[in-house]
Amino acid sequence: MSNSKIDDDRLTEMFKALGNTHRLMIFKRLSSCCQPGTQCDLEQAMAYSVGELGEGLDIASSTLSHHLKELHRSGLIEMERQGKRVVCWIAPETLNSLGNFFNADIKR
Amino acid sequence: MSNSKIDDDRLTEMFKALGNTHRLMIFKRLSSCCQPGTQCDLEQAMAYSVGELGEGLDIASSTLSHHLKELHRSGLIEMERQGKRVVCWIAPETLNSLGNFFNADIKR
DNA sequence: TTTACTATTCGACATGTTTCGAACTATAGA
DNA sequence: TCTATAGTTCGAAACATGTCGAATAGTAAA
Repeated sequence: MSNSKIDDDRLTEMFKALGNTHRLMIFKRLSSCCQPGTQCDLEQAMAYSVGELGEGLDIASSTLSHHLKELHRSGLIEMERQGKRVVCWIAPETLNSLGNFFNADIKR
Repeated sequence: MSNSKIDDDRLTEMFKALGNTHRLMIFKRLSSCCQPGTQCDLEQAMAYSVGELGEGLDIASSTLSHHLKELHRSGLIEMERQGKRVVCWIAPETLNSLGNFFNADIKR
């Protein structure tokens, strides 16, 4: 019904990705632009570089890289090189899809 | 702000709990009563016994028990002995809290 | 081309997770 | 009290994850 339904395997991977303190912090930081009730432009406004996302996390850059790869593999974030940096942003449909899971998709 | 805000550690544990195929199946089964837009009586209507939750999952009962313990530890489900059986149900605030996370709580 | 900056890959290690079967506990009923 | 049913706990094995430092790769600027 919902056009943002995700299959169970994908969903499991997303939850697994969010089920780690460091990755959850990263995800929250990337989502922090969106004001309740507004439709923010995720793709443009909230691109953080890998380095920025690591600030305050106190982990090695190789570990950070690993976590970002996991978030990307699960479909939660997008990544793109821009010059010297690699920038990351929330995969646009993600917030809605996951919100729907707890509000509607899960129900029959 | 929200009265159903969950702290990050709790949230991480919940996502970790849902980041496993078997536990996600169990969680979905327990949530399956709720029709979109309605307020179902989770505490009463949707108590499944441990045995019922294991049907079709093809895992040992000890493994099932372990998964239910994880779901309970994370705060996603409640459990109670009723005679010979132990029944499980979704922790009432859970669906809303998690739905809010993706819709509002995450934003600043 | 050399250097500096930014990020990823690799290999290794320690720690966690998933799973099972066997042994155990709790309850209800014959 | 004995038996059957329903779950849990325990210990062990196999596998997965998180972490680091060292080595590597891509880009920009001197």
